[in-house]
Amino acid sequence: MLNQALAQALAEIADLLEIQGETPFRVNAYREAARRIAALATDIAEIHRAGQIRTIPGVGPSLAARIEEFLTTGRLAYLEELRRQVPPGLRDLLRVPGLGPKRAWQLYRHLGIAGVAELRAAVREQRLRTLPGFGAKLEAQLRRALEHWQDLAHRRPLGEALPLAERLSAALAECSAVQAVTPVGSLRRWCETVGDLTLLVASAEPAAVVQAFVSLPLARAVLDRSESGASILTEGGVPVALRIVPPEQYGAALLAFTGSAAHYARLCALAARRGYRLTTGGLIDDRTGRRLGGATEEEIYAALGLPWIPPELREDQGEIEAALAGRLPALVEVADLQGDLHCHSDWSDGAAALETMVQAAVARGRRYLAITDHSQSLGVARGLSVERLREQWAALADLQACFPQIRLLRGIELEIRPDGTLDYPDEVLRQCDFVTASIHSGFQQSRERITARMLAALAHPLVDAVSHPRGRIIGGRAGYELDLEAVIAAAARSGKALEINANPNRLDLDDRSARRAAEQGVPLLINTDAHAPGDFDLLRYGVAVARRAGLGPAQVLNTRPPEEFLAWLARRRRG
DNA sequence: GCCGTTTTCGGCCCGACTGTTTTCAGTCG
Repeated sequence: MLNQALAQALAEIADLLEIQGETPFRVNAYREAARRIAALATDIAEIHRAGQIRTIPGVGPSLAARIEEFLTTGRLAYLEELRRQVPPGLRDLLRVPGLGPKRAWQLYRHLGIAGVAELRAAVREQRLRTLPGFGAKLEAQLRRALEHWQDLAHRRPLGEALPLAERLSAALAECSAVQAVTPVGSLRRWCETVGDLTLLVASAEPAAVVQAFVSLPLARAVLDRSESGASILTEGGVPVALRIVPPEQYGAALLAFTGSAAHYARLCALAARRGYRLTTGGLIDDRTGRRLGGATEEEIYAALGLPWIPPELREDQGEIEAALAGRLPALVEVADLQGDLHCHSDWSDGAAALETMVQAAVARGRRYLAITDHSQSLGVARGLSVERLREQWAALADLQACFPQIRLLRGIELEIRPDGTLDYPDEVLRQCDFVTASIHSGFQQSRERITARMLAALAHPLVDAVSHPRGRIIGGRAGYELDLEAVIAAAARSGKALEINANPNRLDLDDRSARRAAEQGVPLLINTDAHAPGDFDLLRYGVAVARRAGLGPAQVLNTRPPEEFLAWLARRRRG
């Protein structure tokens, strides 16, 4: 399906036009069309064949022609033309907090800055302040933003790395010489960002696998190849390594390449204590020279007196002690999740109709769903006035009648306003089934003020949960200043839930914070924050955070069946 | 660039904050 590729191309056109100073409305037309196409449940090629391109909202004659060109030729001449005018690195500058299209273009025109590396040099040499409109404070702000950026320079968000690894693995599995293939490293441990992308393959015919790997359609260039492995650069410019081992060594290699280094070192030490040696080829008894295992991870763990430890826990954060004591937690799984308490529709900033979102949730087996569009003060997201909210309730009641298999909840993502007050009067909140509060404004406020806002929301009897508590965007902004410990303590006191936002760009709470919250008895929610039907599939990223936090289903509120969840809500509201 | 019981032009995208200014442009969510 080409929907995502097309959406990305249109979004890139929007960015490039914006950098060039094109009118915001034209830019927005491309951006909106990209969003709509990304949210489509049907293959765009099919819509095209049916002559229905123009029925997509936001697609007029001009965009229809571009879409047609893309679908018939696989190219977009307009985009290629724009790329010639605007250096590709300028798009990266847009992601640096404090820089937008105007400043990015100015940096390019006057200082020749066409990428993050050049920006970093210019900041270091204090050249930015020479530009009109730029000053020492902005320069300092950018310096801080770039420090955060530096940590991520060579790492990719999990939400980008995992789908790529899955596509490559699936393509490679087509090769008959491949007996098994697994992406290893921090990816297999579901770390929120991934440095090196490596695929591990079990095969008795490595040469055939290498050949298949370097011939993949996704491979743009071959960086390196040998008899037992290779490295390629993918279409998107991501380097990917391949390692091939014989099937009888597959488990030992999985263990070694999955890591973490600290976890693996502990295993090696455990092996040494028993007179064994753990290598990437297998577990060896040093006295007899006999191989004790190597084909599977399970047999190696077993030989060391341990149960198999899920990769998400392999960080040497107490999992080995827990395993030795037989206290390894039974981790929550995607299939355990019964409800989603955070999603949007096109009533606010979602890309799809209410009915489409409900259908998508039903199709994925969700048994309850809170529609939580934005509240009134969030103008940019078309936040709902009280009147519109009441209209939505009526629409929801109609939908409920059509979808008896899912319990629909009147929800709201309630803005905690910059002054700490909530965005609707109590009488409106009282009529909502589920209220999750969050912050999208006043990001620059002091730690004290933002913490006070959060605590005020948590103290309000009609607030049930807080969404994406840290406000961070992975690879984007660091999140506002916040005393998270105070927020966790307040949630524990008041019996309110904190969210693990499953969007791979957020993962907020993160695993460590979620673990601390759970330790204090705070109920956690794993929510997708879906803005389009396909976003419900992001659930697995949130589940991974919970698993890395060591959580079982009992600690995740929305693993409960609908009646139990509603009973929790009712109990909570009674106080 | 899209859209239209205000229908072929003129709206559409809000409001706050910040840093640079001397009345406002740029960015952000």
